[in-house]
Parts: sequence; C-alpha cells; structure tokens
Amino acid sequence: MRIGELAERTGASIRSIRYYEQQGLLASVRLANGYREYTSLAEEQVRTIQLYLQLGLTTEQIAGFLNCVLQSKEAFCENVLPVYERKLAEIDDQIRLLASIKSNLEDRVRSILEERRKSEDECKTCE
Amino acid sequence: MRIGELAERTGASIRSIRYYEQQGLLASVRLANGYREYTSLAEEQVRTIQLYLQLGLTTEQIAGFLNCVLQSKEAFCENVLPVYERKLAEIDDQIRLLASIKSNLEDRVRSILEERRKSEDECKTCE
DNA sequence: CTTGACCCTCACATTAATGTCATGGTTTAT
DNA sequence: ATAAACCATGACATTAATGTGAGGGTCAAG
Repeated sequence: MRIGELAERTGASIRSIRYYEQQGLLASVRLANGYREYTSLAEEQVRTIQLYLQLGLTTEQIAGFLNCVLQSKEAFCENVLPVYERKLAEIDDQIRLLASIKSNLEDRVRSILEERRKSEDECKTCE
Repeated sequence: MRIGELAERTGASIRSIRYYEQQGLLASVRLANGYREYTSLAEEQVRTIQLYLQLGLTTEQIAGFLNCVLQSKEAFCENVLPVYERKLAEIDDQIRLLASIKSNLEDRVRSILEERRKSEDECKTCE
C-alpha cells in the first residue's frame, strides 16, 4: 500500500509516517516513481510505534528496541526494561513536582478565600 | 543598582532579567550610557517573579496581576484566583495522564518480569 | 592608553513531534 | 489532454524561558 492508505488505516498523519521513517522506525521500499510502498506489516508496525509514543517514549528510545519487539515479546528484548524503568523514574519525578506545585497552589487559594472571607466579615461588622 | 548586581542578588541570570523586562514584568530606568538602573525594590520584584514562575505560571499570566500583588495582597487582586484555578485544573490533567501512563508502564514491567520468571522456571525444568 | 569588567542589542539555539506551505512530479479518470 | 487526487522533498512554525555568542560601547584602575 502507499503512504496515504497507511495513514488512513493507522490514523497517523502522512507527515508522521515520513518522520518515523526518518527516525529509523519504519522502512519502506520505493517504487520506480519514488513513491513509498508498504507491506501490510507496516500497519501493525505503525500502531506499535504509536503505542510506545503514547507511553511518552521518544523515537530514539523506541528505535532502540522496536525491531526486537516486532519479532519477539518485550520480555525477550533486553533494551525494553531499562527504558521503562527510566521512564517510570522520570514520571515519578514529574508527579512529585506537580504534586508539590499543586499543594502550594491550593494553599494559596485557601489563603485568598480565607482573607476574602475575613474582609466580608469586617464589612458586615461595619454595617 | 545595575543589572549585574540585581542578577547576583536574586540568582536570576542577566538574560532572564532582560527577558522579564521585555515581557513587561520589570521596569528599569536607563542611565545616560544606556545601562539599566534598578531600585532596591527590583530585588523583591524579581523574587516575586521567580516565585510565580516556579508555580508554573507563564510570564503572560504573571503580567496580568504582578503590579497588583506588588502593591496589595493576592486576595485583593481579582486576576490571581482565576489563574490559580486554571493552573490547578491543568496540573490535575497532567497528573492524571502521568498516572495513567505510569500504571500502564508498571503493568508492562510486571509482565516482562513474569514472563522472564516463567522462562527461568522452564530452564530449571530442562536441567 | 590599555586592560578588564561591566553593559548594550540582536539573533540564533534549545526540545520533539507534528502541522503546514511551497513547488513540483505522477497517476487516473474523464 | 486535462483535472483531481496522490506523492515527493524541503523548509519553516509551533512552545517558553533561557543559554550563548557576535559585535560593540563604557568605565575604572593601572
């Protein structure tokens, strides 16, 4: 199939599919006219790429194990686990940071509401 | 004081201080030679900017209420609370997404370890 | 008068995947 | 043969704060 059909089937944009190829994630054979031609395997391959991208992995990380996982199970690809571990650590850091900012913001919101409540009370006293 | 001293005192880079000015967060008067001159108030102002940036607000958001909060309390600046609320909602979204990716990754790690354990067991059986 | 430490502006780089536009070749159907 | 639909490459834009470097004034101390 050609790139348009592959895009249609996978939901990836043509632009993205070309990008995956450029990043070494996806191969294509070129027809005499220069068009990319894909086998039906490409469809699953693009879906696999999308899956890993949704996990927040970079194309570079994916490139490190994609060929392996396309042929065997993740469990048999040595490169997968370290990437997952690193990503998990990174996510934990991000969550921690976000949680800390969140509680800071919540404190501030509480303070503001509290201060405003006090002001309102004063107004009532004034009346 | 000049920009170098302000940078030194606040820990902000000279580059950042100029950027804050460009974004309308910080004013300076220019000496005859073109140098920026700051009053001692600028120091607190930069610290305030840094504080809001650490909360993940953009310079644009900060610009929306900085003048107000420099003069009175946050509680009396109408523009603060909506920004905080929006930021909190955004953070919740991010945390939810990260948590979802995290549990997905954890499942995958578990699967891999499980599969490998099974393989090891088979090996023992083989011996 | 020269050196070194300041300061200035302008502009490009950074990240990473994707969108979008320009320009142009190919194919298919009418 | 021409229009419509497809494909190609290349390049710039996106986000937002900051780093960095070029090229060039200013000023104080020696």
